[in-house]
Amino acid sequence: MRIATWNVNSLKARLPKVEEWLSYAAPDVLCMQETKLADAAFPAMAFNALGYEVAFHGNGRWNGVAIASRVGLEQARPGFAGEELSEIEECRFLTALCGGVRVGSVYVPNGRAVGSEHYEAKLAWLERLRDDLAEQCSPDQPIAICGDYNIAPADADVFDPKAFAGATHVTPAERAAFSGFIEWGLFDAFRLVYPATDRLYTWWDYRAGDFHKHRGMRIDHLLVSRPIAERVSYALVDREARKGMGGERPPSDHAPVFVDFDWPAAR
DNA sequence: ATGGTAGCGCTGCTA
Repeated sequence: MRIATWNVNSLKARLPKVEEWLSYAAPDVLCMQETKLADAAFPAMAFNALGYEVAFHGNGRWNGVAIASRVGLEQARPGFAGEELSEIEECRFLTALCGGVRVGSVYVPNGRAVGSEHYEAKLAWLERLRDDLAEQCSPDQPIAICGDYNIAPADADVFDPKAFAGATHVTPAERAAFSGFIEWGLFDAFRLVYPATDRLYTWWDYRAGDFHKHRGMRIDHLLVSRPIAERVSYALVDREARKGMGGERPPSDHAPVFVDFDWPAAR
């Protein structure tokens, strides 16, 4: 089974790229973030035509998450458990059962500046996510919570730790929140395959030519529970999908990441 | 080098 995650930075702008990627990477499940689409505008038929069912949760302009699956998609739930749709201002979390795996697509708030109200809201949101998992799931079940965590878990996950001194994504509090998921029973699937390889990034700033200088961060993660972790065989950041092609509009500032594991529902 | 680019949508915010 191949589960992927990709912050597409507008599914409207990126749909041809996503369709192309689905056709050659052929994930069984793709979690998307920053679709920037209201539910009424979600291009479900484009996914259906490629053999994927979709669940989506967005209100336009900003944020927005989705899950595409070709191994079944049931029990789709937007937001946290018990959260009323009408009270959700920012669409950042969506879960569904795909091929026997509880899949979550997450878009963690950016945080903007350390100490700002947005930073505090990011930490609070991460705590709420952890509470939701603890209430709704058990780590002995197959779980994959995938998405843009906006956290680089270790210094090896940023191109230059000194350049991020005092910045978000690398603070002890954010890293502690990330560790909280690990302590609860999830594994950083990418690190199971590449335990100590640095310079494996998933995001590069559009500005200053950072992608071409490979000045990036690893902030998109697939966190999986033990039943999946012990079956992981392969993982990859598809850096090719972050490259623009001549004459086309720019790619997303994130690359897709996927993990493969032996699973009966896989196609 | 305290900049730079992209998306949305039409002004400036978010990243």
